Amino acid sequence: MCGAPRRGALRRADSRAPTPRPPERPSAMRLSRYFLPILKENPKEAEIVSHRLMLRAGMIRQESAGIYAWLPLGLKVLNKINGIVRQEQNRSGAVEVLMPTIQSADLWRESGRYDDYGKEMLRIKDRHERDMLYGPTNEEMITEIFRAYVRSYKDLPLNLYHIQWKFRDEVRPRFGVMRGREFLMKDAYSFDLDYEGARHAYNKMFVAYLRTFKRLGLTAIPMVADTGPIGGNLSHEFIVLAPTGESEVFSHRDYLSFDTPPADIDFDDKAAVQAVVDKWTSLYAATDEKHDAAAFAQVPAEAQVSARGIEVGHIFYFGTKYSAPMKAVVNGPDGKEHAVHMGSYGIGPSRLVAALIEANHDENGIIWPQSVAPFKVGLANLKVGDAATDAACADLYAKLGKAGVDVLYDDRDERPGAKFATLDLIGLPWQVVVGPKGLAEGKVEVKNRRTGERQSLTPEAALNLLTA
RNA sequence: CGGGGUAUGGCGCAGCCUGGUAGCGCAUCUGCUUUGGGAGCAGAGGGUCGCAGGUUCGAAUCCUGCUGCCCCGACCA
Repeated sequence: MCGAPRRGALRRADSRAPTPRPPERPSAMRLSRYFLPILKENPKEAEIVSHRLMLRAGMIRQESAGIYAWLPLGLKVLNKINGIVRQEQNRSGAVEVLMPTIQSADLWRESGRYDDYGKEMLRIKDRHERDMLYGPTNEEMITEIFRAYVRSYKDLPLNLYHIQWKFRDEVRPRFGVMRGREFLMKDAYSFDLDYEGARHAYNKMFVAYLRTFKRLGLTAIPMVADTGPIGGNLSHEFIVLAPTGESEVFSHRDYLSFDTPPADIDFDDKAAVQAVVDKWTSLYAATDEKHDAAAFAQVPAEAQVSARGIEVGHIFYFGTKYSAPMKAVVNGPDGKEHAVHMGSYGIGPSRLVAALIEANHDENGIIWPQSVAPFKVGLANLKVGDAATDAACADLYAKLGKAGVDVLYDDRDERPGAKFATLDLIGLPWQVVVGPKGLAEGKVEVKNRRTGERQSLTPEAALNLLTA
């Protein structure tokens, strides 16, 4: 499967360019001390580009069908995504919790889903022969937590979210982490006294999602989604367009250039939040399941986008589906008990890693958006052992680290070609190339991975550019 | 869950049809040379050929069963 690391990747290398690691920035790293098992050849099992590149860049290792270990580079990206998701959830007023992966079957019997959920649910027994399960989702558990404590409408609205591993025993997992069996999910659950409140809770998540995906460097379009037996129109899938996307989608082109709601939007201002939602649902956008060819035909031909897309988020309102059977009720101002109105809101960070690659790559490898890049800068020493390049790299490495820039220093004793190929593959936004030729003129080369633009700069100018 | 593939050293593959000492490229290790787009030469190590039965003097190769993984479809964040 996964190959041996490239020369020196595993080794605690002899430090030919001895630099104390900047203690204040643990994200600064020397490649000789890192664990980055790059593959030169394409693993045969990987069909789509994100899967291929994640394996080749040493981000993940398959342990079973649809089950992956996250290696250092992949984990860094995953954590950066989580960080942005978390910030935007918090900004919207949601509160983080963490629920277990293993749940008791009893909870699911209360909601009736223990029997309804098919073989996708991984069912297990503990040593006392009690029925347990590895959670495919957490509506029951969050409802149980809510009902244990909340009694009054005065404690509403409430939105609790968590970021946790889930397991769905898919018949055919595929496409790497895009459709794994085990996957990381951010799930938020909102509780409100009535539909009006739930509607605002939904809108808040809608806005938070627009901001989240934009910050991740993606353009996600909210599309009308199937609401199932609940009905209504309160369900949207957030879709990223990509040629390798799994579903066929139809959309108005203008969505691709809409403004993202600002960071300082007041989430308590119902009208303002509603206005954003109204705007982002004003034009046609639907997946093939909900596609209405007649309505799509009304869209001007030049504005019609018919493409493939990846679902990276899904929000929906489901009313009292769980609160009623599980008796999650609060006293309202009328003195009566009301089953709370709920919604749930998912984002798949592990899938997002793949989606980001699908949307950001070229023939040489990944091109990370800066917000999620595992490192901002790759520093390549083209002639390890040469006093001048070693010294120049050590100096740049220390200063970048001190300035708080995530930097990966390729200090391996490798040929230049191998270093260029590695840096292009792992897709760091900036490459700083330090070699004898440039140094003879007092210059280093700074390459932008996305544009390919190269500048020959003094080390000081390069530092200014990268720490700006 | 239906259909189709595949399994040989860390990775990618050949060998199987027609049974007879397990091979190639990359990677790894040692030495020398080399150093601005995945280096060259010389040497070295590493494989119960997915597992279990069977046929045979002899099985990676033929037969039977099982398992893992991949692909297409149906299903799904």
